[in-house]
Amino acid sequence: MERLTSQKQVILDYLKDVKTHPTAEVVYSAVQKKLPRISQATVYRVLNNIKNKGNAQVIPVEGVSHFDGDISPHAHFICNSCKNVFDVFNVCSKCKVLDEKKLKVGKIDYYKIYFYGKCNKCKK
Amino acid sequence: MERLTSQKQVILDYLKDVKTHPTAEVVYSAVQKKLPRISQATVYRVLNNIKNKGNAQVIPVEGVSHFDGDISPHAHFICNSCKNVFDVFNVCSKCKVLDEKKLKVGKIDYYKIYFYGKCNKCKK
DNA sequence: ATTAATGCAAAGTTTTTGCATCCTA
DNA sequence: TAGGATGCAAAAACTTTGCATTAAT
Repeated sequence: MERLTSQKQVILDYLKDVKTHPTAEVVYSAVQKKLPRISQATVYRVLNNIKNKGNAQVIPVEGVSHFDGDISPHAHFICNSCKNVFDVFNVCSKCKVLDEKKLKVGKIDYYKIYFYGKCNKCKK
Repeated sequence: MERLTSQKQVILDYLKDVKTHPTAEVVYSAVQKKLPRISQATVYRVLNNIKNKGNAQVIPVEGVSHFDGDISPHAHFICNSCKNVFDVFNVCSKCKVLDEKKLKVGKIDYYKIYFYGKCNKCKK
């Protein structure tokens, strides 16, 4: 049976609180403040564990995985300048096309929408 | 000024013809039949070159880049079993929400829609 | 006391890069 | 014939894995 460790607890707490969409590297740095002896391997393992249980989603940005502890239906905006990821709510619900569960090629379980552009900070 | 080489020509031809969404590795294997001395580095460089000029798009699937020489507006279906990528047309045009050019977080240049599930072949 | 989970280091994957050479324009 | 592109190998970047040890139940 799966065990609850301090590492899991701290990473999960961090993921649920943070408003950004940190990479494993960023999670590692952040969590290290509370658990100085944690290893990167554990961060990767725990992150994968959380994701596989469906408690987090991954946003791939140029080959790097960004994690989002919010699994409610929402889209993401990725800034092509700073590469930061932002949440975009109220898009999925407005688009009925996305409710189609079947396509010619197969059965849809879920979908993801990514917007790309320049964020407000980078526009200045 | 950019030069047109046989490597670029062959890779571009392959990308435009192929109906799948090959990885760099797959492109390399395919193109090798016509250019036995081509290197993986060249394949990566040419693929990035094509992408950067806007003549191809990348579909990231579990950390691996899949390339699509078709840049017309369409979505993709990714099979969680075989990891193959399929084209999905007639989705983007039906959803006006996606036509919004501005969000609170920034200005949208383009967007991508990915459907995930099981393809027909894997369902059997 | 079991055995799941961790830390560490090594290895795996995918992609990029430095540099001598080649070949397009 | 100048310099952009290639091939090769090495390196970089990210992630996973083997194994001895630690610690949750």
